[in-house]
Amino acid sequence: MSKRQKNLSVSAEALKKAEELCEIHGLKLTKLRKQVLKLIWRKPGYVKAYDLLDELKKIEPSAKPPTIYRTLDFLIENGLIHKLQSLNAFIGCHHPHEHNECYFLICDSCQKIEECCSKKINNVVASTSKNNNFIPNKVTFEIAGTCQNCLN
Amino acid sequence: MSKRQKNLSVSAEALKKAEELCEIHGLKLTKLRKQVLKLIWRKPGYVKAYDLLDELKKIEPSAKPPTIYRTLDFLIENGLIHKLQSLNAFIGCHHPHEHNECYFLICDSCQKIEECCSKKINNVVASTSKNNNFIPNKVTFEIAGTCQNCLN
DNA sequence: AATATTAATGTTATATTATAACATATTTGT
DNA sequence: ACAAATATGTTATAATATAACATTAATATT
Repeated sequence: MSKRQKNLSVSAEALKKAEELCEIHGLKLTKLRKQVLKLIWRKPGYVKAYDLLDELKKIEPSAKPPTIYRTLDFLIENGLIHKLQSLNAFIGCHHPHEHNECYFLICDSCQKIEECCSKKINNVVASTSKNNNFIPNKVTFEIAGTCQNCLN
Repeated sequence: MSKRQKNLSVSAEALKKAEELCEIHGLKLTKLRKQVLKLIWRKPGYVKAYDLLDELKKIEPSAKPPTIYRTLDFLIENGLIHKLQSLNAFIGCHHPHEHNECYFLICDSCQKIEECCSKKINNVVASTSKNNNFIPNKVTFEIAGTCQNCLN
């Protein structure tokens, strides 16, 4: 399977999963939201809001910043995408609704993102919070560096 | 000791420490940089770049965005302050040059920040990176939530 | 089916965060 | 004293994000 084909199937899979989840949870995955989610999945790495807006404008010429940001908000709130805080960028979630928080490895060289969620990290978040009498709500955990592929 | 007095002494301590470190490492803690660092330490919580700029303008009326951002860059590069990626905000470092990375607890309610650096977290960063054949460079680890004080 | 209510989208304007590019001044090294 | 490097000044603009209000569409209620 070519890289492009793989990408397409990942995207199709993600869209299908999103539809299912929205169905189950009574969320409205409107045409606009589906279009944006599709655009997010179309790129292998992360996307920036205004790049997304430019893409969206090609199919919805009337789209404006609030169009994108509102849609991103919906997708984030419902766990379908994540925001990378250290990059002000967005990326589709590979395992929506399967974990509360998502952690990332960000390659500075090729811009690829790996999810690196693990029980181990969850535990450290929990113990760190506990030790500090802190009730965690939202965790940002992003490791920027160089991926295996870019080392060669 | 009153809260304000404590704050003042923390700030004075931090400034002194910064001067020492810059001396040792041959860094130039210029008047401007010292002023900005002082302003950062003056507030108990985090500060935003443009708020800082407004403060700075009171003593250096010619200050402009690049003035602040360049100074922040210097202070970050040399470990004297940190940027909170999830807030686009800045905070003085309590233990400059004593750890490579710094991790934070951010209270959504009172805006206070606690450093929560620990070996445990360092280890998880290392093991997560290793497991993914990833060479870590810069870690962002911020837990937002509610602090002990705000629970009552 | 008509109406009220809520949710989603459209639209204008502007706020917030950050940097590029070039000019000048200051410090440091020779 | 001069050259080179570093720091600061200045203008302009890029990039990111939201407030506020108008309109449309979906859903619930009568």
